[in-house]
Amino acid sequence: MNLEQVARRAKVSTATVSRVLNNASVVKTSTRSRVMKAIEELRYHPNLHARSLAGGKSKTIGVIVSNLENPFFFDIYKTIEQDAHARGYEVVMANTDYRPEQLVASVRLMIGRRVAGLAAVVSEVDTSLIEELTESRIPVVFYDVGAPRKNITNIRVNYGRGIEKVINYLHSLGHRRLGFIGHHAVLGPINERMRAVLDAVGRIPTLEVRTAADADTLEGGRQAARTLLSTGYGPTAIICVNDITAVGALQELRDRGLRVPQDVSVTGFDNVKLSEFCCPTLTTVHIPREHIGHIICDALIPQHGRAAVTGPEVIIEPELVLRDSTGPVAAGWAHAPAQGPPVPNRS
Amino acid sequence: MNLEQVARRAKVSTATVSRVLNNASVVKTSTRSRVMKAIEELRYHPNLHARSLAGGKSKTIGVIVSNLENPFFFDIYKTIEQDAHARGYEVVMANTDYRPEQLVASVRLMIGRRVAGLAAVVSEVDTSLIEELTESRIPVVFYDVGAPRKNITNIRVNYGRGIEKVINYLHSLGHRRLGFIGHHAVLGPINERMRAVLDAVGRIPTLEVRTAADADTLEGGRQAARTLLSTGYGPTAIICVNDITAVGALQELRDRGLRVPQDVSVTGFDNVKLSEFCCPTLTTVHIPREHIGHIICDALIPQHGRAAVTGPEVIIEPELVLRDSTGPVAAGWAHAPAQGPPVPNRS
DNA sequence: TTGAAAGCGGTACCAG
DNA sequence: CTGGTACCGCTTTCAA
Repeated sequence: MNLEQVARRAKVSTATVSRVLNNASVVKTSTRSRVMKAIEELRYHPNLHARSLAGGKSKTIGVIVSNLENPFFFDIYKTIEQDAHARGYEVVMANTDYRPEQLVASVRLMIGRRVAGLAAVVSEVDTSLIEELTESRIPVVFYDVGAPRKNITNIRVNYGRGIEKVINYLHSLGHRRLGFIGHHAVLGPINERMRAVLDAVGRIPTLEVRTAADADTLEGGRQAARTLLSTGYGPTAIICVNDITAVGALQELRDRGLRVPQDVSVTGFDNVKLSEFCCPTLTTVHIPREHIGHIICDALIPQHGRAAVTGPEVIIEPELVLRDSTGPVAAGWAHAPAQGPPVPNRS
Repeated sequence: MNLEQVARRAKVSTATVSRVLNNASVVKTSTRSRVMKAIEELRYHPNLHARSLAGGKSKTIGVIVSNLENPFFFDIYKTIEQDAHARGYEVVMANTDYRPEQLVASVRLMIGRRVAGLAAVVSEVDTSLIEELTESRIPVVFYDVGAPRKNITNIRVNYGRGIEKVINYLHSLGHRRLGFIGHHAVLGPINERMRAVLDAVGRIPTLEVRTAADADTLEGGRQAARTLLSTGYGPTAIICVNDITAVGALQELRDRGLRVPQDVSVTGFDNVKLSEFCCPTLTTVHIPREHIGHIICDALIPQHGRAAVTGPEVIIEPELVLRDSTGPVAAGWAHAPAQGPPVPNRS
């Protein structure tokens, strides 16, 4: 089932079949329909590998994300896919689960596939990998990582500002003892979000903060909250690295009989849909994921013959979204311990 | 940057470079290291398209799902990916968003890529598509669709039984006026889940049910609940087609000031992680997604030279999981929270 | 408007 | 152990 068989059946050359397949308008209508018929009858499906090998191009862009399970990444991915499809491109996705080896493997895979462009929406890309990518001459967009560079576009969120808004807001509500819940990938090396929190806290002398971290999942958020609370440190507000972990934390607080926001305030980050469907709804920071997806596609897919539409660096300014999970500090909560047996659940 | 350039630099033939790349043990150590060095220096990455074209095989399996945003599909996908990687296979994913044209496009894409196997975890595959797939001689696993067939393995969930368990349980709690929330893809044609609900309800004369449907998302579930409730029909229990829509429904009930389960009971389906992180936690039906993923991989990837490990059809028996979102119709009963592993059901 | 043929970048068989 | 070379299936000049 290859071009030749189709050609034989339609009594034309493989070149002509190829033309039909690619909508070359030069083919005579009668010939075209004869070929179409043969294709139909043979249930012929062109071999895409052969196609991109011969053509030299691939018409597909690669997307690498840290954790597709987190809607934040999924939303970006989905936007990229929509835009790409609209422009006749396919997209292949790879999920690294925050594993560095997997990232390396995925990048190599994408290079091997000769993708037309690559979006890396991941944390922590090491320098040699970036080097490797640069050599490959593939247009790349990094989100949240590294510095602008030859044939590389960078998108970064101004976490500092986002976190600052959260912390100023909590401070204005009277909170002084804060907790921060990260996820492993974000607490390991000196990390931007972590740093943003410490910096913002450092700017206000009366504030103190302690941190805990676990996986970037609902369960991870719950576990991190458990860790944070079981030390006896009784934060009046918990800042979570994102909405998913925040929802996990919410569940842990509920299990312990702590009311949100009366006893503890909680904030998320990203403003994924779920943040409007948990209870209480989550005060969070909006990151425009669709916008980011669009920018990525614009930078990766040539529009009208010309390539990159965006400059080498794009900064996203996050906005605070107030909902029900935050409130003023209750009087008298100043020295309450967070130890002892969990309070039974109530309905 | 192709084989030839590497060969030239290492002063060997392309055949030898190929041998090195494929770990052929016949290569002399000194030669091998010389080649490796050249590969390294040139930052050479083999062209995967050329590779699979020449080799005739692809070492990748395709996965098509209806809605990756729903953790149900994601969990299956993730399991498949893990298993596949463990056996040296790549996986390419396609998301149809329940759009039939997208399904067709995705299937063609997979055939074009000459995948070694294809998993279709989607609803509503039309017959001609199945035909097309059969002709392609690609090993296929269908979840939830169609009948067993040549080179096609089928996995299906016994929805009838699952729904029956839910309805019997609700009936035993005194519920008589039920609501069912589906999603568009599931309410359109005569559908299995829908039918399961109607059948089960029909079996108990005192029961009545009304339905509503919207998208398979949190927002869709909320909207469907809104539709259902705004008719004035006051169900005492709402059965949702899955956990995501159930969480959406939960939010709508909360907005209306209806308490769950005191005023209205709610059930989900699938038992995704989120069902333990919403409030109240969701009574649902467990579908073993990892198990399904394993079965799919076993059927698609040749183990020790032989192909399909599973027979042509596998039936999954769902189990009821009791949590906090369901309770008796009459108020005044102290509902005990049921947590943890699935509770065996008897009905 | 159509056909013949030269690649595209590997793999694998056959010699040596 | 290594080199030469015929494909794999399709695209793309170049002629006809």
